[in-house]
Amino acid sequence: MVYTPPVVVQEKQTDVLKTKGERTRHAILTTAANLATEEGLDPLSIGRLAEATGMSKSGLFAHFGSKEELQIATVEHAASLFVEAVIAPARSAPKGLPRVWALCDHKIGYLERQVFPGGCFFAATSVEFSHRPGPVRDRIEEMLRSWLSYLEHVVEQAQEAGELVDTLSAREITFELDSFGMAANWQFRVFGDPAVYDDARRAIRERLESLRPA
Amino acid sequence: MVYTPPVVVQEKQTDVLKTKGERTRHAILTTAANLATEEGLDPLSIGRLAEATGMSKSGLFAHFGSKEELQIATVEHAASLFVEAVIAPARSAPKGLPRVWALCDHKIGYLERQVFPGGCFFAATSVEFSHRPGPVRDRIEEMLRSWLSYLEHVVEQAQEAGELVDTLSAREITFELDSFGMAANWQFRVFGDPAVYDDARRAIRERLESLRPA
DNA sequence: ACGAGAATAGAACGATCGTGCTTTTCTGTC
DNA sequence: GACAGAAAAGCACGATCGTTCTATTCTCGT
Repeated sequence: MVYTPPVVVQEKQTDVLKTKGERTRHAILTTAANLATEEGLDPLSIGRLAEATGMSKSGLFAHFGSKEELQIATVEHAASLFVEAVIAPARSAPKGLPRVWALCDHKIGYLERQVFPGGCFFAATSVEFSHRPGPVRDRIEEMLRSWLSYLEHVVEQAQEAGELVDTLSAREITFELDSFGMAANWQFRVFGDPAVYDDARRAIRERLESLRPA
Repeated sequence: MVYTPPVVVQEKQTDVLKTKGERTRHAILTTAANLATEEGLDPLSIGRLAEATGMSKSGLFAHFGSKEELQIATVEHAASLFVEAVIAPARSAPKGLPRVWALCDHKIGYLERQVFPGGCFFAATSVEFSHRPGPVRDRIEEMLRSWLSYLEHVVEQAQEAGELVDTLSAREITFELDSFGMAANWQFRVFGDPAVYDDARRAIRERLESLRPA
């Protein structure tokens, strides 16, 4: 997989949301992203979202023009939250193995402290939209591809630094590492036991340990 | 996790579906389970399902009495297909490590040959229903718990036979093994590359190898 | 082959969906 | 503080949802 640097759709910071319109839009998208992880992005109706934000259907609708535009905006809003919670903090870790661990650890942390109440936004919505072609699916898929290719890129750097063996491809290592986060997200969602986050962290740590050259 | 033997809701075989009603019902449920993995179990409307089966809305509806009953029946139908595809064949493998591998391998095979067109029925629907209490969610959750606890039980047997180390709990090993299948299912769904099934098989095989006592 | 009962279809219901149009209320600038 | 434009609300639309009731067609044991 070719590495392309994650495209951060930079959301305006809360304090630079000048106009009332921008502020309400921001609030709507936050509510939408939260509800989407629990109830689904598509079943989330305009009426339901209006009720949750205390607005009228048409008042809310006017901010987006169509449901699809709302969904796209929600995905991009969620993407910026993901980058802020996982990618950005890991960037400050030293290149190589520490950054690999930082990425994985922050990903688990992002799940654990429920940045979204229903777990990972993209795990939830990607399943929903995987069989529904269109711009919404494309943005979700692009974000996930970006995440995985960045993780793979960082793994590759660790291999080049001699901190991870290269008997396995970066792709294979990435698959394994991400699996544990995915599974933890899913199991917590279904069974509600936070112990899976410890399982995931331990599995990742041990796997990285076993992949270090002798 | 306490082991309880998987409750196989034994569906009647195709050839013992005597009456026309039973045959139609069976066909409806097969279509419903297939569509549910692609489009979702809840967004799958009666009208859509009627169209897909070539029946009238009311004619189809009469078989179930409510949408929830239809969903429950669909889940149970899918459960019997899962048991038939994964659990049953693994039972003929020798107890211990071979059976652990057989279970995991058949699970991947079940995904690979698309017993359901949208991948694992329970992975798909559990995400959808995890935040929606009711009998549908309960059946899905019970089936998943049954699967995981059976896998854990088999892992435990392998440990007792000295074929797997017991420095890790059966629960932790089960978490790792199942993660790879989960992740492969999800990645194939999103990216469509069947290579992930090889990734999953390799990861499982290597992990089992590394867990064998010296 | 006929008749009873199962199986399916037809038509209609209230509710909710996304969306457009019109009107009212609010914001920020001078 | 008035005024222009943005923001929000009100209302109505056609479509589709799950569901009910009634009518028709089919199945199968006699």
